[in-house]
Amino acid sequence: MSSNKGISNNQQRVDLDDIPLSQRLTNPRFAKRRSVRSDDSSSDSDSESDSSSNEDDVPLAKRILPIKKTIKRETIKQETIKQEPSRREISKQANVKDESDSEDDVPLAMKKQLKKPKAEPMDIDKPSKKRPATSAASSPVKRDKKVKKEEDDPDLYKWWEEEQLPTEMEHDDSVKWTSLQHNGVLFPPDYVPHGVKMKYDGKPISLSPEAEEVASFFAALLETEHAANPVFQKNFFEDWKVVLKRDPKNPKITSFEKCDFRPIWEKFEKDKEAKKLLTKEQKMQIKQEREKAEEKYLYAIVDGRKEKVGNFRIEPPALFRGRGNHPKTGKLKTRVLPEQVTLNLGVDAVIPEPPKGHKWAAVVHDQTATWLATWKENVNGAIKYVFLAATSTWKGQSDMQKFEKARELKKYVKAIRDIYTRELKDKLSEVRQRATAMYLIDRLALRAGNEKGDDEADTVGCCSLRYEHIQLEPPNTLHFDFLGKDSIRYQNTVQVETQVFKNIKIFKNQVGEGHMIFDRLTPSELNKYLNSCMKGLSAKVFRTFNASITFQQQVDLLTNPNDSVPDKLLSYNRANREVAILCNHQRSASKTHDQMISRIGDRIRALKYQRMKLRKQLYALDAKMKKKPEYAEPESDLEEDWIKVHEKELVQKERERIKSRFEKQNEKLAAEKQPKLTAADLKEKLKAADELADRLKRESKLAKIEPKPSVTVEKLVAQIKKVDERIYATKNQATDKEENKEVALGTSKLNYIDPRITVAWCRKNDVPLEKVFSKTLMDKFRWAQKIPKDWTF
DNA sequence: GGGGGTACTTAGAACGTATTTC
DNA sequence: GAAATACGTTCTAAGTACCCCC
Repeated sequence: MSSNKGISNNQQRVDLDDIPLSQRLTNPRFAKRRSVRSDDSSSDSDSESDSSSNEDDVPLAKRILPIKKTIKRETIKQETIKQEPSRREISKQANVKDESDSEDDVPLAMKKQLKKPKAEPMDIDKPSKKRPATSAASSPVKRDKKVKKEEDDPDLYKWWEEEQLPTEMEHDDSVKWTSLQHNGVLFPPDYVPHGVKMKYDGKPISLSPEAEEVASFFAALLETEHAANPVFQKNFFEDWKVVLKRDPKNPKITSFEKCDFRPIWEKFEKDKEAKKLLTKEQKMQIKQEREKAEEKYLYAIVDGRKEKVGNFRIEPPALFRGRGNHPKTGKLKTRVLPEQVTLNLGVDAVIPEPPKGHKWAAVVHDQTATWLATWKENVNGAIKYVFLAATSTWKGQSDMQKFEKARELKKYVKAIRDIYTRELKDKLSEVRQRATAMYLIDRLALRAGNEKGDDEADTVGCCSLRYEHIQLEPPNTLHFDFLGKDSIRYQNTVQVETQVFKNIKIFKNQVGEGHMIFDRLTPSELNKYLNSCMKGLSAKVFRTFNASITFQQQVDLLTNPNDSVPDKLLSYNRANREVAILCNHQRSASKTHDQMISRIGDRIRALKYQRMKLRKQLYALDAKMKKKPEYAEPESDLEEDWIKVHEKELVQKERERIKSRFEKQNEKLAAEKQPKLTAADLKEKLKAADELADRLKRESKLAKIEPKPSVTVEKLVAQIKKVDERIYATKNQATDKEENKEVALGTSKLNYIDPRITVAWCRKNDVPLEKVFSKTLMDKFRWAQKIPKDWTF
């Protein structure tokens, strides 16, 4: 069996050493097991799993669900849905029709069920205040008063204040809406040729607008890593050549190497500069024009409620920027025409006008879907959707359900862990693989790991981990090294249960290099099993659950109720960081990071220098102050050499300030047509800097500094306090930055940490929510903001 | 059971704007 | 006041999960 170089040494040691002595003694068949390649079911595990075998006959659900049977969703589901065609049937039927017969493309069954609201043209300024019609949101409410109170958005539907909150709606065929009206999608503007000629073989060439557009896509990326990527270059060039063939001038371009896109790149740089130089008014005007064009697409009316639309813009043509080693990176993503776009609208909704001379691909009325528009992208054949924004009722409810599902797991997780721990030793290899994978998903928050095609980047998750992605180090250490989602490297060394270590070793030996470790497990099977443990449970729920529970524990542990707000924020960010590390949310460290940290260090020292000077003044006014501990302490890291350099810099800066003020004065005088100041004047002014240098030199030798007459002890104490605070804040900032160097906190905050933990924490600790949630997050998590301060995940 | 399709969430990169620093 | 940097938002790629069909 082939084995990885790095592993081979370990491997030999593993063979004997990694097995606990007790097992080696009681397990005469251990050696035999390794020689069994495809079926190790007769291994030692049967003797080891004795304890579990008694329970094997008991259905799993019964074994682990003493607490609560999963949701009574069935009873909540609308009765009417039962007779309905499935989502797929609905869309299928609807899709074959073209927009011209919008009435007829609704399946008969659906038409009957729909209470037809009267057709009204889409007017986002007058959303009706009709109550929602779906069961999920149709409980009686007394919200009128509250709505009036709401100052920011009177149309905001506070679904979370309903008596009956929605339960599950994900991946079911339930009707999501009764009426749906929107204004379609916004297409990118037509291409306007710039006429700048790129060069081929050193000579300027003319291109058709279409060819120029594609060349410009590449030119725009000239200074990025994409343009340097050979795969990107190749894919771009191939697709561009196809476009060039259609060019009536038929330019002979056969070699990528001979192409010089720089003239176009330079043109874009110039445009950027010019854009920066626009006046405030010009910029404002552009903004207003853009907003006007977008206006009508911003909102949809769902069951009479105004809801914000998310990505109503059709993606403009571009070069596909695949992440990592994507085989299709650089390919041309072509312009999307209305003829490719299908709209989802209510039966009685007014169909938005397609752009002049065009038709929509279709108009459907799929009430089981939440998308407003869809089209297929040409590079990967991926389906793109227009959905409502994150602040919408649908997204908010779905978000809350996600966290509620994760909280539900809290009740089951002990039992699930007990079972998979037991099943690590199951006699069936499939079961052991499943248990081992569950262990990794639970403990390391790995993703499920669906299989991927050859036309995608080679990235993996738990179920698709291959031989080479885990190295074993006896007795129980695993070294993970693989590319996960977005080709982000997952590198982690963990000590695991001995049985997990043993299992991985066996699975690896069975498959060999290049093959999947869990060769008898797919995410689909795993999820099916998880669903039998707890309704709605899937691999990804573990990630949410572990992220949120980690955050809750960490933030509780790290927060000191007596701390200042900045300290509490530091604790908050630390807890956030723990989660980001768990989920492997990375960002590339900025190139200037080290520089930045050393600059913060300088800033701290400069503040300490300032504090030292203030203290010396304090001593001059009140000698007793020197005895007070808070003023007596010398600045610990202000070294003589540093002070000398710093003072030199201070003098230099003073000099520059004087010079620049002098120049400005002269400019002003020139403008007023008055005689300018002379070099002698400048020399005179610069004397102030020399005086400063002298003073600093003198003071450096003194233990006390005589302050200005107006200065009092109180004033100095207040100043010192201020400097102290600034030093403290700057130090915190430095710590935070250093610890945050390669960790991205945003993703976990946005997707994994239950916002209610944050809200409760802020309440409990008197920290304004705005300090931890940006405006977008505030809006997205409105639903979470009414919970009490003692709420826990 | 495996491949393809659909609908939705999650993710880092890129971009735009605000704030800080010089 | 300009340049540098930080921060927030937008964009769209890349996942998960489930369904259907053969």
